[in-house]
Amino acid sequence: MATSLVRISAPDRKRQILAIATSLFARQGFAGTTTRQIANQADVNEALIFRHFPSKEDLYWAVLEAKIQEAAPAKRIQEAVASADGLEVFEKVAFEILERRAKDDTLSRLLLFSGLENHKLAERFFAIHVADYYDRLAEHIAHLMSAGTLRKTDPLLAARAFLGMVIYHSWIQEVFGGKKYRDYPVAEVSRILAEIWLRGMNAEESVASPPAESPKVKGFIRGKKNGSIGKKRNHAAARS
Amino acid sequence: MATSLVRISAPDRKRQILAIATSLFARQGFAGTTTRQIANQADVNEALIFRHFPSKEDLYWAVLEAKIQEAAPAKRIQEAVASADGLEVFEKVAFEILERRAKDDTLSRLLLFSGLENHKLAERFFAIHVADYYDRLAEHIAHLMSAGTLRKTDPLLAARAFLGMVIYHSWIQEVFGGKKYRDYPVAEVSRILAEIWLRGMNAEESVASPPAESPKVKGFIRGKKNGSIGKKRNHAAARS
DNA sequence: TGGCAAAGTAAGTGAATACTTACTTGGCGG
DNA sequence: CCGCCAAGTAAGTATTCACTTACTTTGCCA
Repeated sequence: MATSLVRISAPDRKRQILAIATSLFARQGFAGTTTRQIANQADVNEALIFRHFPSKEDLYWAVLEAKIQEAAPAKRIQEAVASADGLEVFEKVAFEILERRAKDDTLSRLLLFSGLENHKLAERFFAIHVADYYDRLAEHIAHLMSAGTLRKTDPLLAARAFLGMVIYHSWIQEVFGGKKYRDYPVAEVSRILAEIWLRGMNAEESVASPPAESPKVKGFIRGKKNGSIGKKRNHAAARS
Repeated sequence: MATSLVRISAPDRKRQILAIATSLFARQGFAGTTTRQIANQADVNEALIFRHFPSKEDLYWAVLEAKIQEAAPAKRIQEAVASADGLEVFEKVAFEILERRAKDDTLSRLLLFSGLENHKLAERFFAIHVADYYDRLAEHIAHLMSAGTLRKTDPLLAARAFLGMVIYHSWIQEVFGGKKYRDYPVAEVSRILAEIWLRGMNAEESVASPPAESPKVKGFIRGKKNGSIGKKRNHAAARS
């Protein structure tokens, strides 16, 4: 009676429910979202949801699955690596991440929620979406290291450092409302962050004579640190 | 009858309930945690909870409030800045963040959950806990910039870049189970991340790497810490 | 044009939810 | 040793939860 009784083909209806569920799960998490809410927002009887998805959890599954498919992050990174030469990739990747997330934060929110709420399903989602993401980037970094373009450290950690700068910034801005206080232009941020990281990973010192104060920084960091911090380690290429 | 009927002073019981609620809210979020769960785990009748806290939301409030008090992050950073000279701070801060979080992830989880679940209360929690945190660090960075020790960029963004590397790593490891796949020694990570950032922010180092257009903000921009991040340059960033 | 499957719904189900009321217990001061 | 009040509880309440059952409507095509 409340509903207008519009007949739609089953696949279309399924897609619609999925879309609405996606946005609700992203906003409120799994536990915070009710099937009734979804039904109401789809202007559909609650029973219809269970006609299309056997349970709420299955619906959640489907939402994550769809988002994985849609985003295909590893592929995007690979493309970026292929298209841009060498070091240009980093700014490009940063820009792409930031812009994509600025436009639509549902993916980040789903990712965070699923990780926190610890649905077992999230593990797969996470493995595909995050792990693969920076494994791919780490691979590229490892290449640049052995080519002598970047100095050698743990490539996975270096990749994580880079993505950390970028993704953390995005989380603060988009998810935690940071942009209400100050809005950073995406292109600027990409450039600045990429620059910090690139300078930080620059190989120049082992190749040419370093500028006067470089050893100071280096020696400072490496040298004197009490106890647990000073230990040395050779970072060969990590697992690949 | 199920409960053992142990009599405890009201303040002690209140503390106990608070502690249990803290760990449950941190693990499951607000929506995912029931008052019955809390009561069961405290081995206490559910009604007793409402004797001490007028509502579930008030209890959640109290949990966040207590954690803020306990952590007092800004103070800790200030101490670090004061105790260590100049550049040493960064590794120290990284180490402290990582170690604290490795020992106990409830704070990070509460923070994340509260941000995502969007309890209005979270905003305050967040402002105190995060904003203040890197405002403090940014201040120190700005100092180092005008002293010529670090090159000039937006200090807030630089601070965020640094904390991003560190906190993102911690989230991946502790919250999202990254350490199940690979466990990084905290001291190592602190050193490496601080090194990347410090080299990246090192003053007057010529960089061969970034594509042609490293802006070189050479002019001193004393004391100006907000406004836009430098001028809009048009650069060949990818619009995917 | 009729029949029938697909699309949709009303009205539940028991269990769980946050929270209350009215009662019982027990330790402590006098 | 007793009376009293703080500490604690049993057993609710109304509501909401995920999910079901039994029914109605509609488009399509033979």
